[in-house]
Amino acid sequence: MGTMKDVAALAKVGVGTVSRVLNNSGAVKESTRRKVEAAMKELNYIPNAYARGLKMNKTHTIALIIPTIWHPFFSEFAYYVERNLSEHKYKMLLCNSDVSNDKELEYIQMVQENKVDGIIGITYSDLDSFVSSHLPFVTIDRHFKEETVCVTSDNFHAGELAAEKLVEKGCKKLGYIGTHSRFPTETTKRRSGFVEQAELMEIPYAIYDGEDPVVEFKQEIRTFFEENPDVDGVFAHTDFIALDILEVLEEMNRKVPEEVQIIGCDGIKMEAGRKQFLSTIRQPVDLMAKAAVEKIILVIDGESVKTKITLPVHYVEGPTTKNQMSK
Amino acid sequence: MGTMKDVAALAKVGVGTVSRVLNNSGAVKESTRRKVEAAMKELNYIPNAYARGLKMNKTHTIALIIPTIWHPFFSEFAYYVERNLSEHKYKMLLCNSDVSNDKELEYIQMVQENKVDGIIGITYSDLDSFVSSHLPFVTIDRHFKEETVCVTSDNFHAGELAAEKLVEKGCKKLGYIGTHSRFPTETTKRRSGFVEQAELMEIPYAIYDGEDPVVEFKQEIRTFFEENPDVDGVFAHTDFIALDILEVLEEMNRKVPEEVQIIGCDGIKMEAGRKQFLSTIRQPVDLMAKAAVEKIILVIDGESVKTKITLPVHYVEGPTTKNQMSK
DNA sequence: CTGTTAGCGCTTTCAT
DNA sequence: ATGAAAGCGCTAACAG
Repeated sequence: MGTMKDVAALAKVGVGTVSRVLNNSGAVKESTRRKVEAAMKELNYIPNAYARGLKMNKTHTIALIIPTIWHPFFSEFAYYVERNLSEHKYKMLLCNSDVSNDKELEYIQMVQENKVDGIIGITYSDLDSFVSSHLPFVTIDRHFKEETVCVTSDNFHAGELAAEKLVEKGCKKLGYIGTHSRFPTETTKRRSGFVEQAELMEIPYAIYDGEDPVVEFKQEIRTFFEENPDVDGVFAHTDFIALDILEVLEEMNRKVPEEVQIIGCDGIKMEAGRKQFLSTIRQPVDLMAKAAVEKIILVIDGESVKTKITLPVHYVEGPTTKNQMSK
Repeated sequence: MGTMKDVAALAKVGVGTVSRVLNNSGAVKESTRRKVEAAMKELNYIPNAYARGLKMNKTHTIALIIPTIWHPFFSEFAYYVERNLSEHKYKMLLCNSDVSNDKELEYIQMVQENKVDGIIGITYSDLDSFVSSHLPFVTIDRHFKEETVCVTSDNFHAGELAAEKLVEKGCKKLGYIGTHSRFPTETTKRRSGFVEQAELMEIPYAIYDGEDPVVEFKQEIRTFFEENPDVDGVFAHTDFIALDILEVLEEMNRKVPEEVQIIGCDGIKMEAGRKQFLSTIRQPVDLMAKAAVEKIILVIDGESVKTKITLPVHYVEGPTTKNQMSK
């Protein structure tokens, strides 16, 4: 595994020429090109990305910062991000922040040392100051003061859709159960969309919305149902919360979907082919990943980008709502 | 964000000195160290990992090659690998091979260009030739001809344990349902352990073991149960297969665990805190990740390493077996 | 069309 | 204890 100099020597040309054939830049006579290619093959030449990165100040690597890859939503997202990056010949450095501010900052630092070309981040801490640096940055579901580009799904409509479906399926009193971060997030609109739609339809509703981190969350859910025994349709802020609700309801001996119907939000699946195990409002994870990758590359290439991209959500029928509530 | 030269200029020292304080190498007078550190702070200096990597021929990055991150087993594994690497100041490049030979090779190539220090791989294709290269390589569950180090769990015992538990819980006829790769894998021992234990206990058993990729797998499972209607305890080669079995059995209107008990294998969980949704034999994913990271770093540092590490598995009780079959 | 050369930012002798 | 200088492998500007 030699260097460019070895190839040049073997092909009896200068290193500049080798570089030219390697990058298809400048004009090279067909015969020399062939000589060089032969030499490369013979030496099993592999260009050194670090040397190139140093020279070009460009690494063709982006960092993905997420709370934890051990979560089906993030792992699906990471899957599609990697796949899209790979199509653009980019590599992906994976960073788990564990929802710790310190770790997020540490990673941003690390990532600058490593000279990634940009960052795609689902972060929940207060990074505003750091994002101000000129590193290309694309966030998911999260606004910063700066004009960073943000990819999100139509969270408001997710809420509307959930309320609408629940009522369509015969619910008489709705509930919203969720938690939110201290920091401004797109996902808080799930609640407002839900509330707005409920009011539009003049359906009564109850709300539980705790601030993360909530301790004894299951107990909170139980209290919610004890205080609102007539709620027969609930929209959970995430699918995992829906799962928690399911567990509580089972403990309380209340049947789903017969007595209470539940719609989650996110649309997590455990692996590519497997079906949903909840009725849910699904975010278009693949499209979000694609958008995030395309945008980050545009930003890296210095093009200006619309600062907010909102993708559509869809209702997916699963086993936690009543099937076909037809006439 | 200046360079080392800027720091040197500001501190009125040579770049060599800056390098020395940065790396704590060589002796530096306390007063100069302070001057340099002040200059670094003032310029907000961040060392360039690419320049260092080029010089040192060491990048502090490893690549993780897995079939797909969108799978709870791999995402848990990746989570722990990243975490352990991070503790050792290493970064992780994530590569999804999509179980495609071409993509695996492409990644190995890409990863060589990028000069990672080593690879941790869960691969299923025929990479033997490439692994022969001198890149430090640690495999999971997979043998190569070469003396690459392999981290695995006690798959044979997993099979034994499953048979034992099933019988302990009252099963009279056992079944094994699984698939296997064309290539030699540690996981085939799950079947042999199961069979050996069944014979030891003199319990009858039936086997379905298809070669990947199996088309119409659900249909195969259904056929298995039609041909073996008396099987009342089955060991699934993976948790996902157990899930498929569950679906088929539901379609066939056979109750789990009342009529048929199922034990899966792997111990997947959707996220860190969440409980198992199957009775299963769990692999110690965290320990496997830790071992893989420790071993790859040893190999990178040129130390010799035991070529095979086998970690213990455990039975975890879930809802697909009968609870407490006590006297 | 192609060879030569000057760095990219860093580490590491080698003097001093 | 520290400055000067060489060079890691590559690209791009400059001659020819």
